[in-house]
Amino acid sequence: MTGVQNGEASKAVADGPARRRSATATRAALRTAAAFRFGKYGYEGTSVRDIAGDVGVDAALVYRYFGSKEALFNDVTGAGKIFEPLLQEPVEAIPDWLCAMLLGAPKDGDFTHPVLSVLRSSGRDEAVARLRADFSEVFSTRLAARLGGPDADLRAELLAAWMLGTSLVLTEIRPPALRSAPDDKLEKYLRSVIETLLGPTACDGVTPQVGEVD
Amino acid sequence: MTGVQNGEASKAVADGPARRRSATATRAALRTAAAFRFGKYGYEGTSVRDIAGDVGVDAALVYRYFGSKEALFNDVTGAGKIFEPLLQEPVEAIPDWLCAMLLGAPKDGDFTHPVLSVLRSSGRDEAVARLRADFSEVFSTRLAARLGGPDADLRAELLAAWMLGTSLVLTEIRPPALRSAPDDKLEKYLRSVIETLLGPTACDGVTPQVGEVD
DNA sequence: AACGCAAGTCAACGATTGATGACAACGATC
DNA sequence: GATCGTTGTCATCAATCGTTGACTTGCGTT
Repeated sequence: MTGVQNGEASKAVADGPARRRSATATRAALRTAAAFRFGKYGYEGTSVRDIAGDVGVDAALVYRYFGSKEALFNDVTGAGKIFEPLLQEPVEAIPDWLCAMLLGAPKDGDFTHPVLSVLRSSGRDEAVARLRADFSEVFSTRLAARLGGPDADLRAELLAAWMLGTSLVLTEIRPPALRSAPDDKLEKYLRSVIETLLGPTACDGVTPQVGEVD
Repeated sequence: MTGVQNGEASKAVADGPARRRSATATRAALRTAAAFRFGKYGYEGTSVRDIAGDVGVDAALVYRYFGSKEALFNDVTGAGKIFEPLLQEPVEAIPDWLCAMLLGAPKDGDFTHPVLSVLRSSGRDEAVARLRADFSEVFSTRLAARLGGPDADLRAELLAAWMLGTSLVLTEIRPPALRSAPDDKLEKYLRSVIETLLGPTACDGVTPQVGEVD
């Protein structure tokens, strides 16, 4: 929108040059481009013309297909609960899943954390409210129920907060030590925190001790 | 900017009705209002007229006093390193300081986490770069040096990530269990994580065990 | 080949944005 | 009380925003 950020179309369009005259393909391409733009520049920082330009299409199509800029934003940020995949795992596998997700986080600058996408686009009260609702339902209720033990809801929320912060720092800040640390060493530290928050029952055996890594 | 958010002037102007004809007072009021707006709505979500309107002054004054909207933003987000206060504490007091800071986080919606203020205003590459630099200098370098032990830089960054995530969830998401938990119970959980990341040497005595709180 | 609908373009609208420079009101100094 | 620099206002600019409706182009059907 400011004219400085260009050449992102290659990232967003994601398919070959011959996609013309296909409504579903254009819709999908618009959604992809919108997710990328909204995530990177926020709601106010993204113009409808930017999104359409990424796809190589006129801005008016956004209104034909989605109705309004806000509807497109809600469509993109609301598609599928953000935190949902965590709950597909059996309880014992949650630490493994968390580690895999955090270690697998893209370390280049082109990725934007989906939670940050919403948080970044403030003023969008509906999206923030939905984020809050998602968070509470997934962590405070469902994950807590599966965790069990005392203060399960509190522990679940604290675990979520830790995960969110770690993920955010890994993908957005990318500080030197975290970026250069080998996966196995980093994983030991991650697991020690997970175990602390989840309680010993959720971990699968040994208790890694901070300070005796490597 | 959208015209929906009004009546925030009382929060930002912060001084009595008789402040006219004082350049320094007006400058300060503009800065306060700008910090509030930028924090809550992001850079693109805030207009110069919004800020000036909060102070009850014409938008042209922003340009007289700060030169441009971007200069005002940099002035506001760059004043004082965001993470600096942490380093003023002696090493042994860091857990106490962290707990106090997290427990003292405002739980109403009018506060915006300063880190989120910057993250929310993306596209402002200079501000994001400064955030990154601040983070690395404070945590990866200076805090790590004071922590000592193996992987001090890594542990410092992980601690910072945890702190950021917890602070963010406390102030922005405000999930039910975290909001209603009594301070002393919450503190026990916080300390157990801090101890895990900082190592036993940094904690002052007993080892609180998750699961036997209350 | 002609038709008709769907996909995409185009030009334009009113509003708002960041920014500028000329102008008016205030308050101290002489 | 006239002077003068400071403080604040006003009108306005060009650009860009979201959005709309009329238009053109392509493609499958008959």
